[in-house]
Amino acid sequence: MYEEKPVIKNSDVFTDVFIPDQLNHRDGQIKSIRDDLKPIIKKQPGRHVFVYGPPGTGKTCTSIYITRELKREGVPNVYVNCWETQSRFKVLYTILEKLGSKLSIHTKGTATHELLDMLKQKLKENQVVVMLDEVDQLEDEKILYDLVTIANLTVILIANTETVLSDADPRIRSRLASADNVEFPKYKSEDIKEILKDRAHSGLVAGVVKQSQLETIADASSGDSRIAISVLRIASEEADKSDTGKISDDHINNALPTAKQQKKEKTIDSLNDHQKILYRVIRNGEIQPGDLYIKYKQECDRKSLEPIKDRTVRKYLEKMVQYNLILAKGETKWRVYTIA
DNA sequence: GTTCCACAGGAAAATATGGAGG
DNA sequence: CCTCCATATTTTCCTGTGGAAC
Repeated sequence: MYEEKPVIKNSDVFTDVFIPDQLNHRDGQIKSIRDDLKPIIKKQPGRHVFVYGPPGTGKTCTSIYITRELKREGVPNVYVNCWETQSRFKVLYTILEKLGSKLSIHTKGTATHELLDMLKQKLKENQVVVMLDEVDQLEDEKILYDLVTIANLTVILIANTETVLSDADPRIRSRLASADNVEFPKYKSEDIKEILKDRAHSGLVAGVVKQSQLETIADASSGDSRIAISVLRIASEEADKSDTGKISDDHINNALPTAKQQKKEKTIDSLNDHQKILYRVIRNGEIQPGDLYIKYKQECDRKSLEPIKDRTVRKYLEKMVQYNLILAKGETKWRVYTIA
């Protein structure tokens, strides 16, 4: 597309995976984690790190930032997102794969143990840092025990709440008792503004966005840098199309709901047909469990879909609550489900 | 007070799914 | 193609809960 007055200089800086060269506003956390991992460079054991805080507070970004530093010192690292990699087997497999092991996995015998042994063998000489993002999504916490007992392996566990490990197996907790707990609180509005400023500086043409506009975005993002950046991205893309050479207040005001909506749609996309039906029924207004199941079955009839059993419906609803798509308030039959 | 209802959510059995090897 | 592995998902069976009905 030909643009006479482009606004975007470099769209990479607005993507989720972008890690800036310089991380501001997280000095304390960076220092802590750096100190925890520093011994590894000298071939000494590192200290495990437990990182927690709400979404969009730079947990993942900071962790990757620091492990990249270590990489330059010759310490390899592996990033695992437990949202996609939930089982013990998969986590081990991913780690080995990313460490460059050739895996011709014969899924015979106790493959999981074999993987564990392979990993131990591999790390006899060399150190590695393993990041487990969204650990609360792990379905089998045993993997934590596995990893924490491997010599030369240091973990960075990333989660939304401080309490995810509190009801873990005591053996795991005691192993992690010495871990460094690093909190990532919500950003202040001014912090977000600074972050946006940096991104605008490297991603946008100079002078296309006003300071006051960045402030507007920062205020509306309620401390979530991911939302803030995606608002700036969407507004910039609109401005690019408009060919006026700058971002207007309207672009920003329109981008806000779009950013939040996009975040939601992304999650809804990952739902299966039954979950989508449930979501749509709940979207029609708050509803109680019994009515919900009846309406759900009617919808299935209409689509000649075989309805799933009520226990599975409850599992699906539980999942959707976790994803923050719906809310469940109250207990037992007085529970009502509403859209989040 | 006892029983019943309508649901939540745990445990485990049952079933589906997928990859490797034949 | 099928079978033998594994994991993943769904269903069955169950216990617990708290208000309502008796």
